[in-house]
Amino acid sequence: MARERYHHGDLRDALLDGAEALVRERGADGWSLREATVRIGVSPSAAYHHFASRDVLVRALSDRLVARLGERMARAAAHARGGPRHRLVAAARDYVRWAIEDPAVARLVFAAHRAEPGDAVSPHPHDVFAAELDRLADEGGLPASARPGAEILVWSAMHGLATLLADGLVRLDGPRALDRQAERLIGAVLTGLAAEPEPSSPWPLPRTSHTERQARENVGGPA
Amino acid sequence: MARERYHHGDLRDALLDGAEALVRERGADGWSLREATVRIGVSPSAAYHHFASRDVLVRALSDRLVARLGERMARAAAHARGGPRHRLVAAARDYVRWAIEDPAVARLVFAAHRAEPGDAVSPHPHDVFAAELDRLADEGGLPASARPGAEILVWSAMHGLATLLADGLVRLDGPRALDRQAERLIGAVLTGLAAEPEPSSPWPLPRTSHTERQARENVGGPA
DNA sequence: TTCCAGATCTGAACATAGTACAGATTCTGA
DNA sequence: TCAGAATCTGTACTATGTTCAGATCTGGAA
Repeated sequence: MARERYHHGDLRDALLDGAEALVRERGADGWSLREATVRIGVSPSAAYHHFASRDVLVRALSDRLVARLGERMARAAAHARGGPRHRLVAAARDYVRWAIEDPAVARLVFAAHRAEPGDAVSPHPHDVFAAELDRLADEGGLPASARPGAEILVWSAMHGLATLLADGLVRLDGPRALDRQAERLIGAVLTGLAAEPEPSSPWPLPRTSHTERQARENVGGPA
Repeated sequence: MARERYHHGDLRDALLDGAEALVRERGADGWSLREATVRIGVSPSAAYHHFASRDVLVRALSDRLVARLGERMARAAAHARGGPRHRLVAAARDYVRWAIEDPAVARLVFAAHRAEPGDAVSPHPHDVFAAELDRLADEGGLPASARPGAEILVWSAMHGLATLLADGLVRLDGPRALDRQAERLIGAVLTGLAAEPEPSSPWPLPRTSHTERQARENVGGPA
């Protein structure tokens, strides 16, 4: 890459692209800011006109990657044939597939993805799960009483499998087995949630009332 | 801590202790090898007589912490009152509790814990889940057909919740809500697994036989 | 006890990384 | 056209991981 002009023109995106490529080549931790700038043909300090620090760069890259994941999940759901449950299964399966397709990228994302204000990732995987669960509940595939907070449990389950796979702590031989386990997991969670006993009882429960419980079990989304 | 003797005596453990303390103080990434050695009152290079690199130190620390987690999970299961399902729920709940009790430590462990030979962590959380699932299956709480690979799904589910909590991507207000969600998740997975359709059919299935499927769905444990 | 091989620790040094800052270069808008 | 803002360079500073030669201690054999 030659640099004819003094100004790069779109250094911010170039840095994100370069960092992403380096992550794929050298792993989530095997690259440096300097290396990214050198490869682009720019001095190391140039990066600081676009990102306050290396961490900010990583966060921005992570956000971009998470948004892409959200997009492909939504696409997978939209292309799924069958009812709303099939849509949700497709999205969940895709979350896991994404993690093993490029473990280094997944590791970067999972490591960088702490809660911080300004997480304007759209569509966030969490939201995709939530939307599909809403649809499932609307169409009767999930009792309304089981819906609140379900997206967190679904997200957790798939996130755990994805993480363990990306970290190499669990190995599945081939995409066949991977899809199978992902489907098994999301299937079990959905079936189990649907089988939950109705929490609302006509008589006030001995210890805590339903409304009290609702208030205490406040559940928050991402970031 | 004064160092009267030239030889520390147990520098290896002191380094692990020091690093662990620093992780708790400054976060999973906010500490340095040098700082740990300085605090102990030893030169930076001394560490290299006990660990080949900083990464190896971190790995060793992580192994120690994971083993402790396994121990407390086993203890939680042992102290649980009720049937084998209650034991498993107690262990699963404990996994999640551990993660929010010290998120920095959990983050270090989850980040350092890649697959590597020499992972002689005992008892590994994976193994605790597997043992409790065996017990549950033995006592009829889980169909034998659902048992194979179940420990991975259970581990995944709880690992995901623990990770999202430690990373701050999901917030639950108070230990009450946390226990509730952890129990909900493990409960849903177990109920869902128990409800799986029997895979073994008296007539050979059209596409693939049961044994073929078993062979293809090979499932591996940790590391 | 004596003494040496090996384990352990120090001190100085190196390479690299992230980062700050002053100044050069280019772009933008009035 | 031109000034101010944005962008980029060059240099330098600091901290960190790491190496290595040599100092210091320890355990066991003679």
